Amino acid sequence: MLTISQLAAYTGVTVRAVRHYHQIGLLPEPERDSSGYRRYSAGAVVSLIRIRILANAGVPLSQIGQMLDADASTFAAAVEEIDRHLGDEIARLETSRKQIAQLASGDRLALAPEVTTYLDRLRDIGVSERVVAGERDSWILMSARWPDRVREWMPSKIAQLDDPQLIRLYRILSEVFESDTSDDARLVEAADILASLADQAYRSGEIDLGEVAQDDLPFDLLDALAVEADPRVKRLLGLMRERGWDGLARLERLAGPST
Amino acid sequence: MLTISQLAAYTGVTVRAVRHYHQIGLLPEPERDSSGYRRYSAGAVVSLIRIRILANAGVPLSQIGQMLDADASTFAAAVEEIDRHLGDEIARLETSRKQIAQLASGDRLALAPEVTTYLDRLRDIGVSERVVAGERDSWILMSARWPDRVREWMPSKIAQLDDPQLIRLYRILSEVFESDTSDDARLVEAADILASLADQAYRSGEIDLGEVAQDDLPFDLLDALAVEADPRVKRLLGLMRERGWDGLARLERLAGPST
DNA sequence: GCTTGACCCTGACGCTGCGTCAACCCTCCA
DNA sequence: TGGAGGGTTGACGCAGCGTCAGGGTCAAGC
Repeated sequence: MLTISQLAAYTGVTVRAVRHYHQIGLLPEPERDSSGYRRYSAGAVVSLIRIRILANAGVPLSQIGQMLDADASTFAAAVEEIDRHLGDEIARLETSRKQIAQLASGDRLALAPEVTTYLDRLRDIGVSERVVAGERDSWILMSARWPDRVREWMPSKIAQLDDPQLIRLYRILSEVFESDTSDDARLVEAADILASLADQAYRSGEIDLGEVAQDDLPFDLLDALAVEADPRVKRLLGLMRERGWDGLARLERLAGPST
Repeated sequence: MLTISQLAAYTGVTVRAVRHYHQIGLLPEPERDSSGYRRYSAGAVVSLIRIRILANAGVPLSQIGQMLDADASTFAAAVEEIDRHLGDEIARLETSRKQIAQLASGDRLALAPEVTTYLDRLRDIGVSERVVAGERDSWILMSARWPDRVREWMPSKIAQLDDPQLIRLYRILSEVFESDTSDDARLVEAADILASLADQAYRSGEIDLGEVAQDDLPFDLLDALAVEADPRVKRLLGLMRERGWDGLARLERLAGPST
């Protein structure tokens, strides 16, 4: 006959846990000896080990009792269910592992490798750290919204970086936002380039965001984020509106002379 | 500017969770609008996503704040720690998966048929019910501890029952423990046989318990269980110690003249 | 016989990370 | 004008125990 602490030690649980299982009726209360101590038979060890195996697999204690009472086929079905659940959980932890690994390497927070490649390319082109950081934050938001689509978009995004106009745009923006003065002329220049690029994209029908276009929130959010990072973005938005475009992260034609 | 439900929807958490993060100071309270509603900036989205990545990795909320405030190297160390933890957790789930698979197969951790065969053979030989019951309880514990190994061990266990010495031993033990008197001479005889058998096994190098030998607890428990079932076992243990052996369920050479 | 230390007992509260009321206040639209 | 669909602050509930508090018991040593 075992005492509660022997039982606990043998099965690798705490005494408190055993008492808890008694309380919720999962493990039957054993006989007491003359002084009121619980005395366990070897069978209790077996019961407890079975309980722990299921509990370790993530089965709620409230279900374990029913499972152990169930007939073989019901039990087998439940086990299959648990196994699936364990598989999912393992997969979840593995993706989580990748995510935090990215988190560790600074800006690679939750970003697909394609995106980090893109950010690295921006640096190569000479884009300032502040602007790159802004891009990073934007892509974090994009990744949160469309985790899959983002990877599809990147190749063309990267390809666009070969366009001298775009490179020039980014360099101007880097200069502007790196300085503390408000060099309005540069902003105007940037707005002109941006509008020109938008026109080209618009004409070539390059805007095929699909369902994405339905959801304004992320893009509004991106613009707001940019404004927060640097209020001069507000001026840029104004300049774009003068040129017939709304937004920044995603440019939309304003109703105007050229409907 | 976002409302709380927009923020929540965007980051895939519940509104309640966001408010909880405010309560514990993990996410700073944003400005309120004229009607007292919380209004979030885009930066909050990024913060919240980072919080969720860490939380999903199993980091307690109470630590996440410190982590995000920490400098790069401290953060990197913490991430490494988390990664180890995740790896452990994945390994744990994988073993758990194997365990429940075993639980489903076989007779669910009760006694394997090999063991019941063994117990029946004991009865055939003339072993008393009390001793058989003791053996049964022991094997329940063994099965709980090493569900697989037990089935491997049984064939040789059953084969050993052909040994006349062992049969004689079991019969003596049956007699002794069935009677209420303490027939010490019989116990001495039993000890002699047991020591002789142990010597043989020891010399033939039959003791290959492998990793099992590392784990004393089960064997101590088996001995304790036997002593509880009948205090005369204590005397038997003493006699064995005189003969240079420790234990009963598993005999071990004591340090002595014949080291 | 007395102390000491290691157990055992039964409450009962604490902890995490929210879910889920309740009871009330805004705002917008028909 | 009223109803739907937001928002607000409490406050309690849940699992699965950990951790006291405030007792009693048992074996060992002095």
